[in-house]
Amino acid sequence: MQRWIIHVDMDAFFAAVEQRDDPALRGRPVVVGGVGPRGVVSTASYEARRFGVHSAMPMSEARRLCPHAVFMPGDHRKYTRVAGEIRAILAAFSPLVEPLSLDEAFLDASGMEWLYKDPKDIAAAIKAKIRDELALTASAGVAPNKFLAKLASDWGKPDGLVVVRHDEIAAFLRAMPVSRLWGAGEKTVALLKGIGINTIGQLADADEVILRRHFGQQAGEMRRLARGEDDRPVVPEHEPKSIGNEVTFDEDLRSRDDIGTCLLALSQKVGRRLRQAGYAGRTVTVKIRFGSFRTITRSRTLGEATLLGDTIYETAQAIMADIELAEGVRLLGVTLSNLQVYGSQTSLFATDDDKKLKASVAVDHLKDKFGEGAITRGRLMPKKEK
DNA sequence: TCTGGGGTCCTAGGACCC
DNA sequence: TCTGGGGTCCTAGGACCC
Repeated sequence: MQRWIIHVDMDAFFAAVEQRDDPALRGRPVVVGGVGPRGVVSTASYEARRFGVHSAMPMSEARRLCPHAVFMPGDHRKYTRVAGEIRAILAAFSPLVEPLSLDEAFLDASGMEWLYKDPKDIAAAIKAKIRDELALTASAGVAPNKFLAKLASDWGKPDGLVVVRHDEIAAFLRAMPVSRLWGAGEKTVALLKGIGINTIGQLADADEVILRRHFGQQAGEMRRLARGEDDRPVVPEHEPKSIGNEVTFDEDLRSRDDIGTCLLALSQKVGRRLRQAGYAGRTVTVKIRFGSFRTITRSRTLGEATLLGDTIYETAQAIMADIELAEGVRLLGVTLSNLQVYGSQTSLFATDDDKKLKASVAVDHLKDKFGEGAITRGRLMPKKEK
């Protein structure tokens, strides 16, 4: 059976939601991202992109390029809610929907000929429904596999609908820059350019031995993609492998006391997210980025899984105690991995931890009800000026 | 232009067991 | 005293994606 994959990708998602909800922003350049001194752009509206503003660019540069834009931190909760509404729309078209992020998803539309004579009609119907019900535009790509569908959705942006049929694959790929290849980032692209490979067509025709010499095992996979071959299935459900939080400070931290306070806040946040998601984890990883941007991770695996902020914090502090602080700390992160599903009926804890868990859950409920600020530790209260 | 925060996957070395 | 190979788990770093 012929496989048909649709990739749906929202246009300038965060900025588009803001413009939809505030008419004063429509037609104006809008930049959503970190508004602090070290922020970066997360989404730029198309009006802002015309000035060269794009995702991952430092906010300071965005301000320089487009000073009259509206800069805002954005509202992640709102975007998550809208993403849920988009998913509900997609789910009505196929049971096989794989979200890639808040604003894009793959959909397997194979074998739906009895409903739609052409897969292009399904993509058009999805776009229309998103426009009519949510007042947002999406771009869609339709192709025999994920890689091509993703390239296709990008090709028509914004508000595009591009179909790549079997006999069009080679022509579609040939002239594309190799940077469009899934998994080829800055380093890989530089390496490829170094051996004279600039387009996907050139990669498809490249010498096997030379490719293998530079990319080892990956060479085969790269080449298959370059030829438009990709048999990865659309997988609706993924178990998470890790849950973590990290934060970059406006100014580098220097005291171990401040670092400890921050680790406590991060640990509690991670614990709460674990409980919400129903997971416990065994490996605690602390990530530190120093002022020089040198970044290290140190991890410790516990004998049994935990979902308690206190346990995560104690472990993080023990890890921290072994780290030398020769320079200021720019970023701190705490991540739990080695996850396992935690059903509330399965008590994998000693009774003492069980009590702590009950207390944590009680606090969770209060926060659910009254907001995140309702209850917090004395240590985490904002410092009062004297 | 000084570089976010959420992740996934891969590699490579070492410990440890049989 | 010197030397095996396979398997698994853990740790650290890095590339990459949105």
